[in-house]
Amino acid sequence: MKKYDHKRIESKWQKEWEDSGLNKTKGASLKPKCYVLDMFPYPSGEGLHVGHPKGYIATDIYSRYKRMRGYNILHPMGWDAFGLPAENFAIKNKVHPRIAVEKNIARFKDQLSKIGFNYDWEREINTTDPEYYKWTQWIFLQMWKHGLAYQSFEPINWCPSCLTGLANEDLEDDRCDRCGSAVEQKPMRQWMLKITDYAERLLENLEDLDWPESIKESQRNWIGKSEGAEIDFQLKESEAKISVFTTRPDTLFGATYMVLAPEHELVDELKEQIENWDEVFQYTGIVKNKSDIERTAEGKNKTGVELKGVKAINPATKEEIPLFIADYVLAHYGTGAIMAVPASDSRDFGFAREFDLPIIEVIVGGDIKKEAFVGAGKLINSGKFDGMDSEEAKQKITEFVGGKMTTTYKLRDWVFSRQRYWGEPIPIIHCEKCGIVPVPESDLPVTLPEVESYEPTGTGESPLAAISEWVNVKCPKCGGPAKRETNTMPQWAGSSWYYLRYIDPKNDKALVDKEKEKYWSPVDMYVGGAEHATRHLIYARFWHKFLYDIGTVNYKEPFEHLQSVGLILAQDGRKMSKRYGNVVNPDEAVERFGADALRVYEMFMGPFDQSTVWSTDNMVGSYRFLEKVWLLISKISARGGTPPEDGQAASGGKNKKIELLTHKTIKKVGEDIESFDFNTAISSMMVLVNGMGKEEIAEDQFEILLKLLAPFAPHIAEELWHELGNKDSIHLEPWPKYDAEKIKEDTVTIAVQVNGRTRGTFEVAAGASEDEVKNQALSQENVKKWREGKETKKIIYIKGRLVNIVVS
RNA sequence: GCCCGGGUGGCGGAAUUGGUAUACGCGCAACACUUAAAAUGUUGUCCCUUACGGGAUGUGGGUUCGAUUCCCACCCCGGGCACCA
Repeated sequence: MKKYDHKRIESKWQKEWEDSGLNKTKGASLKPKCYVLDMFPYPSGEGLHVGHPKGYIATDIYSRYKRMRGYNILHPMGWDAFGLPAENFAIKNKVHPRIAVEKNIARFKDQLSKIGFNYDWEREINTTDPEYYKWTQWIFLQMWKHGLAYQSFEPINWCPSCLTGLANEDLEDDRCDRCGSAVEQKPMRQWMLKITDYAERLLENLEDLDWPESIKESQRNWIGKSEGAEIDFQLKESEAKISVFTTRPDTLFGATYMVLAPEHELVDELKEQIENWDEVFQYTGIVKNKSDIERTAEGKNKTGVELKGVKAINPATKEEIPLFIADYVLAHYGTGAIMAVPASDSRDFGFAREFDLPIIEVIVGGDIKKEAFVGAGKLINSGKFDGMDSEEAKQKITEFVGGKMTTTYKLRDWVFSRQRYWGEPIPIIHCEKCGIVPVPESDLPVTLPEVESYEPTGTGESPLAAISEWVNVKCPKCGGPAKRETNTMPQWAGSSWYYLRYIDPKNDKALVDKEKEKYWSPVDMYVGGAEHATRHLIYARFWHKFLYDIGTVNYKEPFEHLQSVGLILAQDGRKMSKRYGNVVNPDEAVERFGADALRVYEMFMGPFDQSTVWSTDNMVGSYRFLEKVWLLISKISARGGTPPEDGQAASGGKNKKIELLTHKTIKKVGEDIESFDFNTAISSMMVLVNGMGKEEIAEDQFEILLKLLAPFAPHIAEELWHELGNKDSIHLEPWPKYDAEKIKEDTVTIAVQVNGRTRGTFEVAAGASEDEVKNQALSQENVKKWREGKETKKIIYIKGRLVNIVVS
């Protein structure tokens, strides 16, 4: 037998599969379909590190397994290639981002191909391809038509020295991470998408998704639904009213002051009445220059300023209460104003302590001298509502003061524009006469022009704004002079619908053919990092629901089942990053131990969704395992060949121990792949291989092992399969079935405990009666010793497991 | 601060969801093969104890015949959100 030469067999089969078109997706058929998807990567300049393939290996195993189970498989791959890193690289090296991206993709593809993935590369997509982003732009236009895209002035992080906008990631303690200047909040004209219109549906439909509970929970928190009441507070000696949102209208009688967000429009309107305007103006100025991070990082010390000369009336008690502005109230949540109930809200409590404001207990249950009591309970100091339960009082008190019950969400509309070059141009034209005019669909895609420089313009505008021949166009409506929109879309855009394009990647008439979409959607298994829990996974759901509403797709949700991949950490326990110089490249590992060993190792490291620490040296265990399989083929015994067909015992001539073990392993591996417990699947195959190494094995038993191994280590399985004389690919074989009869053990080991401590074990026939087992247990030498001189109180019997004798 | 994970040998981890804790792998040790080393194979490997036995699943308590698993309180590590009214 030849040596296990991973290099030879891996390159041989990779080529063979490519030539035979093994991994080409078949069209719609009567077979059940299974769409298995990875979150597509950003092709960074550093190439792949060993963490990347972890998820891809899992989907590869899963899809190969499903194919053997008779499913029609769609398993594609592509590139999320717009975004800042490519643009920054372009600025630095004066290379067009397109060139850099092409190079990076070639590198990624080469690395991926060496790991033996079964992607159908005919369906490859690239978000920066005009034929692709034509449809990203098309979706934007549909949103515009349906009133979901609008313009607004939103603040961006602005570095006054670099004259450029910064992403949150580019900030360090509110300073520009390049030059260190303090970052300002500068309002810029932005395109927004009304995701808030979908808040309720995004929340509701989470219930039906088979996703990890933790990710669903993050989405719930991100959407942040809260039910409460909107109540108006009249200002004293004024027509003006302040509307507040509260989840606790039951505590209204305890509202002893009010707070407006410093940006609240009423502050300016009340200027004439406010006696300490200078102080107020100064405070507002300070807050304005604080970013959200700074504003919210102040912890327990509350700041604020009273609006002297202005009083509000508590609508329940009719008492006059003071009015403040404070940065702990945010303009963009609720109504931008709150009623403060220090006895029942800890932030209000902290503020009231700081400013020496009255604290009136309205819910019984806590000790308001020490801290706010935020729980529910019976009302007190609340007039005719005293003694009522807080739940009931919410409704009643709201009615009493003429308020209304409402719902609010934390979810905010999506800022959908970037002042950057390397993104999809927003297909809008600004006409002097007609205003905003969408680019006609027949003119899509609006492609990115070639530019000289990718440097930010210094005005905050996109580099596109400097290219007058691109910017200046005729208005499609009136033919007059007009200008193109120069903002581009954020990186999230292309990834919000890419899974649909794989279904029909070359269609130039539609985003996706509706019949094909009906067959392949939704994605049956989606695998990716948990860091996308709230952004990508919410944006994609939002777009999908919109496409459903306009009739482009057939189903309400894009991803039926989601699995999180845990990170692979570097040997030093930190994230792999160029910065720490701890990145491990898969090429070295593949070179040393082979793709199959890499695949097995990454799946064997630990639970799939947990992060684990990489160790190239530990890979040797997986390599040894494969080598043992390789050597097993020479052990196949001739007489174990084919089982006799004349009705004799099915395992005639075969080793019964191995037969039992084989069938147990079929069951275990199948179940574990379904639940993504790859580590225990591999461990059970190791047990089988170790067992086979010690006993005589039959050819069909060995074939079963190869089939179980095929999804995990496709090359070695294919090679040995052909070595046995088979002509077709092992990957098209049906998945082995286990025989429930064969899994039954003849004897079981029973543990005997005395008072819950194990004192011995014994073998007993699997069908033994309870009395038989108990008697045997009592007759054990060690048991006799422990029972001596004691009274037996009871005997607990757990079938097939243990007998516990309770004595005292 | 809140929410979600997690804490088991020297290390990565397993444990049929309340039933023999430490499967599988790495490492380590001894032996075999070898002039030697590597590779491979065999055996051993949670801790204390010569043994009998005892003690260990982050800590402390509880429920139970029996707890890694359930309940209560606390500590530590990782991730997410951040004064959300």
